Amino acid sequence: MHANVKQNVVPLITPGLKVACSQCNLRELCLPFGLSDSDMDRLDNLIGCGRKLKRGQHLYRAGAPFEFIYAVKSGFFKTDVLTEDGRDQVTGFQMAGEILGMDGISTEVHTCNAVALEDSEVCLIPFTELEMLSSEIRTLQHHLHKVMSREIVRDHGVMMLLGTMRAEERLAAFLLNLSQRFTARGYSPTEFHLRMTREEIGSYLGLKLETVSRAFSRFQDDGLISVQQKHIRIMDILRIKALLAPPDGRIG
Amino acid sequence: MHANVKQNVVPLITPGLKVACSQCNLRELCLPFGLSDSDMDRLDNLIGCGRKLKRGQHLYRAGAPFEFIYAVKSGFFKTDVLTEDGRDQVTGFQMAGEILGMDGISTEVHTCNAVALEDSEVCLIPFTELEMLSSEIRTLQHHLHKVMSREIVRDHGVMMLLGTMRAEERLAAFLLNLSQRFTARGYSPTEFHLRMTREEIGSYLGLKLETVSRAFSRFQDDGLISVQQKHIRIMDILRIKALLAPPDGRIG
DNA sequence: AAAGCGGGTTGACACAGATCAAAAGGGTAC
DNA sequence: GTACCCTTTTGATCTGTGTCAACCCGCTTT
Repeated sequence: MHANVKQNVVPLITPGLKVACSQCNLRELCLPFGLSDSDMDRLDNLIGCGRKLKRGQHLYRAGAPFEFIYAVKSGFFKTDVLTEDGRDQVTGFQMAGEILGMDGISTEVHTCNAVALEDSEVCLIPFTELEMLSSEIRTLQHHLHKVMSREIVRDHGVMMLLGTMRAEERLAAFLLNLSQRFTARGYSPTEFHLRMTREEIGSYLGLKLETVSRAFSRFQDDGLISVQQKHIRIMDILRIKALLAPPDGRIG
Repeated sequence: MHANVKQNVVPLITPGLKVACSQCNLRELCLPFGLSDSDMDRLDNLIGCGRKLKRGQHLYRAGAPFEFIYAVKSGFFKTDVLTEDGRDQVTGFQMAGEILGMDGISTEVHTCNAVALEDSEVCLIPFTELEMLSSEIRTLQHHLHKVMSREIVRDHGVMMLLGTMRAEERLAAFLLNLSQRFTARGYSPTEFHLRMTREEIGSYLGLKLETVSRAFSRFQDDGLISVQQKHIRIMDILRIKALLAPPDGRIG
């Protein structure tokens, strides 16, 4: 399926946290298809050491100078923005294979915080060097643009959610999104652990934690899901999807 | 101030809508600083014809194949996303010097609509060729990344607005944002015409048009602004800014 | 100039979600 | 193993915004 899968490669994992993209089982998520072996080697040289984070640890903070973007190797993150006046908005949750830190490119300073929600590991990608390499490898350059554009499109989806949906619709969309992303990573589409608190879900969805909790309870009462604290089992995904279509067949 | 201002240049405006970046009075908004004359020439060759749009005309539609990004030369646009189930969310308003269309990079297909809210003109920037050129011109490449990153950061700001602010706070933030952008373009910070309807403002801010209208009226009653239909005059910008700081000095 | 219409304003009322409060559950640290 | 604290749940009440409706204003069209 992937033309660039190497067959007999000597494992390159160094004693530290050095990782090789060519050996990474997430490369299908992070990297463009069709990189030649030599291009892959150049990329391997670019990616510095990985970094491990304990739960609760910050990967970067708002205000910190921008140097790297990060690929999540394992674990789970949230990003949030907070303003001088005390507002706090979770802007996203990131899991394996997803890219963090692109907010820092525009001003050379990070504008949000990235926090590990469980013990996690990331690849450090020095951005200036990535730019240099991507100017030589067309597919890499285009892939970077796609990743950034995908983030913009994702943000539009969140705006749609925050701007037009009611509480239960938001939670339904959230669960479906998680389910889909877990599925893409080979996990169960119907059963998973939430890594974030009700408050963090609420912040992301523009709701208070009590509202999130009540919506979970209602979903459970209606037989859509089974909830036990952070453990979720989706019982009737079709009816959850149906929640997203408004009751009246609204005119286009 | 700008080292790359050319002195004795033959105007290159061709009979059609051909425009030259080097001659454009918006280049400080669109382009990186410090492009050499020769690089500027290459960029001029890249930018194809401009395109004029009448009020109400679509620049592109969701589902249309992605080929260009667009720089607004004059006029005013909105972008909106609409879903199968009839939801409609305005994701942004764009004015001169701002870039449209980056949503299409990730899938090669546009995911939102861009509509001119007044007679407008854009530059067509063929994206594949822009990528080729940017791989040769470092500052251009980095500038593109900055523009995309800025869009991501802007989107985070909208999420914050939609997720944490109340109606009058949203409208205050909206007015301040417009004021700032008009100022940056040499227009009055305190007096401007809204190009969009109350319904479009409402969609952007996650409010119903009646709520927007009421908030305008309340601002006027309180002496913050003067509103006459689409004409806005900001009377007390400090108190408008103060609206964004929540009443209680919340703990960080 | 008149007519028609989309856009805007305002009022009355309804309701979803916020707020306040209390108690229980589970995980973590010691 | 035990104690504590954070997280979650659930209830009661409040309120900001949505909804529905009527009317007005100012364009645009003819």
